[in-house]
Amino acid sequence: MIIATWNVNSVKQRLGHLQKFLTETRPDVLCLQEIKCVDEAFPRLEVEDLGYNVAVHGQKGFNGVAILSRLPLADVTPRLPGNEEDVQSRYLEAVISLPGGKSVRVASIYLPNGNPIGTEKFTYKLAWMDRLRNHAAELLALEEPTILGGDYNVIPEFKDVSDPEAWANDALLQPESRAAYRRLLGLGYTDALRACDDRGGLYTFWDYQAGAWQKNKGIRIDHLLLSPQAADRLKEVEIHKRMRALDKPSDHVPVSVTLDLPTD
DNA sequence: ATGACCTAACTTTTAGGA
Repeated sequence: MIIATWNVNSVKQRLGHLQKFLTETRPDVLCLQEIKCVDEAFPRLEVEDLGYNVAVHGQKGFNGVAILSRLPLADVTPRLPGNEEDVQSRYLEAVISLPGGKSVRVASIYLPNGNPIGTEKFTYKLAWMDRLRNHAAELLALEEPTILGGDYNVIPEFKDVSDPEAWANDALLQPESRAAYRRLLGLGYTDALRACDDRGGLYTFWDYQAGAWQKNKGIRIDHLLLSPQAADRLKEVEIHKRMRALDKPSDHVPVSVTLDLPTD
């Protein structure tokens, strides 16, 4: 079973790339972030034509997440618990039904950017991460295979950034952000990429500006966190770097995990 | 050496991103 995550930076602008990725990689599940449209504007028919069920939690103009699945989706739940007044569309959870009565739980996460630091945006980011930790702890108690995939907007370690000085005052690299991410792992989740490869220089985002892609000035901020029941099935992780070299790309590339779970 | 982008929207400028 292949489960992937991708910040597409507008699903309408990126439909061609999305179709290409779904056709070539055939993930069983794809978590999308920054779809940047309302539910009604999501290119549902085009995605369904490729054999996917679609769950969308959109928002006008920015944010917005979705989950695409070749297998049936159940218990589709938008919004992260813990703040009823938070209207930003950054979280969508669903249960994917597998043959033989098994299932996996998947969440598509678009964690707040938090810039600039020292403002309410950074406070919102840390509060959101606290809510995520509380919910992630509750999910662990279910003792199911659970995959929390998304754009975490956190650079976990210095080996995950090519130019640390350039990011020194950025919310993505602040000690508080990294500590909050580390607390997620401390609950018992596994960073899938790190479980498979301990090298530095493995990036998922390259800025559009200043030739960042050409100079390989990237950062690793798109992550797949696995519950113990999912981590036990982990086979491999792939960063789909080729998607960044296409014409008019997203600034993020897809990341996928292969789990030893039968889908037929 | 320096500067260099992209997207959506009540669009010709601003807000948001990272």
